Amino acid sequence: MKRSLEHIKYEEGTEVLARFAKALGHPTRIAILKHLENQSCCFTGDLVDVFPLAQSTISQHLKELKDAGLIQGELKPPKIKYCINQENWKIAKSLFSAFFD
Amino acid sequence: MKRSLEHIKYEEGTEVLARFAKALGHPTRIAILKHLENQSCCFTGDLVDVFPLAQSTISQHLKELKDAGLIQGELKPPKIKYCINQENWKIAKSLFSAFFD
DNA sequence: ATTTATTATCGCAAATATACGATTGGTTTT
DNA sequence: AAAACCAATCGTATATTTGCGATAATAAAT
Repeated sequence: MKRSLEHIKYEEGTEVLARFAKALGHPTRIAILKHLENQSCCFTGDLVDVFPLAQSTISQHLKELKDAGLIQGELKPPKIKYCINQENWKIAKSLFSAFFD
Repeated sequence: MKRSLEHIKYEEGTEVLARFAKALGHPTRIAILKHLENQSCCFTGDLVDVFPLAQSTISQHLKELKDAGLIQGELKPPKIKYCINQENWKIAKSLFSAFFD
């Protein structure tokens, strides 16, 4: 990509906000989060039934949401229960609402 | 990419929100928008001075923000004055705040 | 009409994202 | 121990994004 070698120094919060936004930048991930908001929690398998996507694809979207900190997984063998990460959700909420004035 | 051929049908607003989020999913674009919120408006050249990025790169980021509807450009020959698109900004604001409960 | 100033677009290269099937890794049940 | 279940990861293919320099486009000033 021929990146600028120097890392750009952004204002406080800019990169964090961009990271959250990026994770929200795909309709499937928005839909997953909406689903989690309704159900409070769910298993990967539930989502595979809801969306016409392969299990591996769903899993990948969940990983991105987890990496961004928006959800967390709890082991409920043999399943994994995913919930919204309330702490980071609050941070994201306040960053977005501050951003939009 | 081997996409699903069928287009997934999402809930109302999901794709619009994802589109806004995607446009916000890069720190430079967040920074540009923050700059526009402060200055109310600015020219491409101003941003080229602020960020250590090539003029073409800045222009491309502006294009994405414009395509997403978050900004608009007004011809002030030979410059172009960019401002936040207030209508869509309000829509984005309300979509995000509804999304975050 | 030429030059200057400003911004957009083109063409390229490299990184990332999206999707899938197949495989692997854990855990529970048999 | 073997089989079954569920989810993550691997490998692969393709699409998109990000970035740059070079070039084109547009309008103003000379």
